[in-house]
Amino acid sequence: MKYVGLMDCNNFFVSCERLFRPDLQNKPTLVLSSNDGCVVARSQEIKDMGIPMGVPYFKVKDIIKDSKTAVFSSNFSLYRDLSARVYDSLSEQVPTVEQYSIDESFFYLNADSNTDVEREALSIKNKIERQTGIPVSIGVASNKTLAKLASKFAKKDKGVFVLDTEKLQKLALEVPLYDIWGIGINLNKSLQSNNIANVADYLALDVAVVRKLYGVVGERLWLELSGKLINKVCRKKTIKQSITHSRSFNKAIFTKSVIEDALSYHTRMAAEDLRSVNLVATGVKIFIMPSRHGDYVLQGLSANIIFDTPTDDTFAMLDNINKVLNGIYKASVPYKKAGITLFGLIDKSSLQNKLFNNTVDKNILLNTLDNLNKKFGKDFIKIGDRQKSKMWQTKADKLSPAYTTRWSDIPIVSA
DNA sequence: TCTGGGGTCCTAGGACCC
DNA sequence: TCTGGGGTCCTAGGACCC
Repeated sequence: MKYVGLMDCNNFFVSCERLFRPDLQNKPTLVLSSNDGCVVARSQEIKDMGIPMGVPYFKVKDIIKDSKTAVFSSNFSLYRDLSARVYDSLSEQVPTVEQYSIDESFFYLNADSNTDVEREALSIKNKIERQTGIPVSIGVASNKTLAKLASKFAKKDKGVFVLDTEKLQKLALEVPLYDIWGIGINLNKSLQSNNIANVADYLALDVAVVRKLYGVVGERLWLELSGKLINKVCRKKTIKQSITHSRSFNKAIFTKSVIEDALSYHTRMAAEDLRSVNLVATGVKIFIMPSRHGDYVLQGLSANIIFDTPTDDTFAMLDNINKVLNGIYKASVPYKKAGITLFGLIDKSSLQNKLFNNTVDKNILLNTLDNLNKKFGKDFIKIGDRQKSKMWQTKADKLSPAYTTRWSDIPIVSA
């Protein structure tokens, strides 16, 4: 019998910060999104205070003022590094692992009729925690949808939960559909209006009706909720479909040259990512947008460029971008965010090298730049972005040290 | 005053063709 | 004056996720 497990790090960003700040154990701790905008990770103490996920920081500043809450800006190099450690630990223990997000992985757990699945999962959990110091929960069921659900119960329980058919039958009447992976605000509204409130209601529908009302997505969901394995766990690292780099500005920007500068910066960063995984892009989308909350919501625009040949060349990308920006930029709009998405990604080695072109020289140049930036910091050599003004740079006032990825920040232990 | 960033997948509808 | 229908492909935008 094949079981699907979901391993989920508890309050992941908070756990990462606490790993190097043991004094924060059991103290209210939270992590902010970039630009210190929203609360994106909360310790149990913060959750108990009723502070919801994703709330803007300025709205809760007053609430946490008296509680001596530790507040951090997002420290992604730290989180990525610890995420890799957790992944490695899990991979050592089970045959097939699919990393789903920075803090979650699906895996197969092989078992025969004699296996104590719960004990097996508990042993995996304990080993990960011992090896990495990051607390995790594990949900186990017959497919991903149910494993996700199981992991929710795992968190409320002892950190491990096996959702079998019997338990599911009991729970189906209690679990609201909004708690199911893949059901968001809109789908939920639509279900509500048809008086379908919980998993049991949904499963009581005929699958053909589900297909008609909620499309293939709804149908797949129905099949998985009824126990079938539709969405397989797959280890192979599929090639990314797109790479995005974008940031909000710390205040509204009207000036075109500043936006150009930001777009150049994002292009450089995204192209560097692209080269680091040996891919080339077919095209790039650039987008500029005002605040999501003001009067200009609909003034955001984007434009696509298709390259002559798929490329990973920062220079070739930059050549096009400013031309396209002219077509979408409006002087009257208070822009709050800009970014680019590289799309149509393909393996660089599968790209036929044209004879008599100069890509070899370019490759050497770009690789050298990448290596220098890797060694001396990401802004050591800039292409395109002048960064004369810091107008569009983001805020990260409460950043913790790069404990695991920068020599000067490595903690020193003294006895 | 202050509201993240990076993804995937699906679908409706336009463009185009015969 | 009168101007089809059906198929495919593509893309922008929606929905959802962490």
